[in-house]
Amino acid sequence: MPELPEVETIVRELRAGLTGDMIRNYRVFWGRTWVCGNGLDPVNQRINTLSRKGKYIILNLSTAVMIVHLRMTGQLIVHAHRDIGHPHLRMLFEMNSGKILHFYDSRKFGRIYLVDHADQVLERVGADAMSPELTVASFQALIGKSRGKIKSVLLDQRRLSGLGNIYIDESLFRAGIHPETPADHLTIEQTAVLFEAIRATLDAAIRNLGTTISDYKTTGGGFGTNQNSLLVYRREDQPCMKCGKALTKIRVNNRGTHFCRHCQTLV
DNA sequence: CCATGTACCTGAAGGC
DNA sequence: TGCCTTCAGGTACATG
Repeated sequence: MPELPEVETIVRELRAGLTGDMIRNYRVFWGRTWVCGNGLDPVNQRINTLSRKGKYIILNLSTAVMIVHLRMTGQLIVHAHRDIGHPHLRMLFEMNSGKILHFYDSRKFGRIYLVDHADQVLERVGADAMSPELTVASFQALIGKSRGKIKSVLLDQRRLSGLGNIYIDESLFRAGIHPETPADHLTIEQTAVLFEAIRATLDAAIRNLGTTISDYKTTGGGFGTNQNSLLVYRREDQPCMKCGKALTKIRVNNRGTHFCRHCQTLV
């Protein structure tokens, strides 16, 4: 479910609500969710800072790092009371302030790690797609030599992190690039256009607080509105916003892929 | 290096 | 209504 804009929205809310708070107690309702390093304990640890790399949420605690990945259906929601008994509740953290951070996850793919150092989880995660240090030149270096399809390359979180199925389809449409174009066939100009398209797509989605299609909610239980601005995602057979012809859906990397055969040409 | 298949899981939606 | 199949925004790993 959540990609960079959804995770960024959640981090901003958690940062505003939980920075400086201390974990008083926690409970695990589905064992595989909680991946805890040997001898580590979150209790009595303060949340010093919150940040994000790609789709990973990073909570710097007093003497450890807690990292959350929501995968497909994970939700982090703060309630004033325990929501014990909810069928999708996998973990909760009670804070000294009285706030209770709930982790819901119907499909159980999500993970919450507690480790000594963030690298233990993030070592193989590539540069964040919105990082100010990422430039057109470094983006070209990351994707330019690959012979794989551009969509597959953009899905690979070891190169560039944060993009998922929705925002890749949206970015490629904005850039006028066919998702099956081999990455090393793209011209320098096309790569620059793609970089700007990715930035514009993510930027707009962050401003809209993310895309809510089925599960994604903000930490207060609110919804994003970016689903109202999607240009191609899940719009197969509907008219292209640029040329008016029917959009197409194919499978790339076994993922549903939406694009316009007329506006996005294969190089 | 690249592509493909499978596993992890549940629930919603569509076909009949 | 109900049963069956397919699909879903993510990632890791195993195999050609």
